[in-house]
Amino acid sequence: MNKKLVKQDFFLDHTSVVAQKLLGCFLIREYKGRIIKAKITETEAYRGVHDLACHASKGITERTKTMFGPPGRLYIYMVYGMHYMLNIVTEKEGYPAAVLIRGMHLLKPNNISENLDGPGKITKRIHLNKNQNGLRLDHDSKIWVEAVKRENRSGIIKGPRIGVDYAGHCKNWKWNFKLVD
DNA sequence: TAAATGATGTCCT
DNA sequence: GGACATCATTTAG
Repeated sequence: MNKKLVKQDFFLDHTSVVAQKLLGCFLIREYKGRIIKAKITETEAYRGVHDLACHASKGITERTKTMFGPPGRLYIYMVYGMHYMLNIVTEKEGYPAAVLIRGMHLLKPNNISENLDGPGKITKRIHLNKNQNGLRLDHDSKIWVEAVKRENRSGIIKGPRIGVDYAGHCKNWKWNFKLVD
């Protein structure tokens, strides 16, 4: 077993901090006996009922209840009738927040990385759908995160989140984080 | 019930 | 830059 498997407390920090800590970490997916490994390169934070871009701002519903649950679990839902979004629930149970994984670099056997630049591409490529909603990040779930230590937060570009123009003043929050190449 | 609406991707110009 | 495919979820009635 891999010693770098992140534990639940990794996700207890402020969601914007967790989103930055995840940059450079590896997301591992086991599917049909094969291991798919990818480096996380872009994330976004969605936090609390006062964040109008966060689904939880509409309160707890059948869809959003996963975000109110314990941290370190998957929050997967569909948008635009065709794309699944991969999020990881953060902060203490009862506080709704999650990090959206927007970009990854897939590590391939030939050492050429496959760029997954968009949340819809990620879930499609690593075979995730709403059946995995609520799963714990763990070897047993066949999806987990391996931590990579970062000395500081240099090399991170911050910007407004994508596709949330409807979110009023919240749309300007710099909660999109990209790893600099 | 029914209408409105997206944490997007792809193709077009 | 813009059109649009396509449907689960939410909200209104």
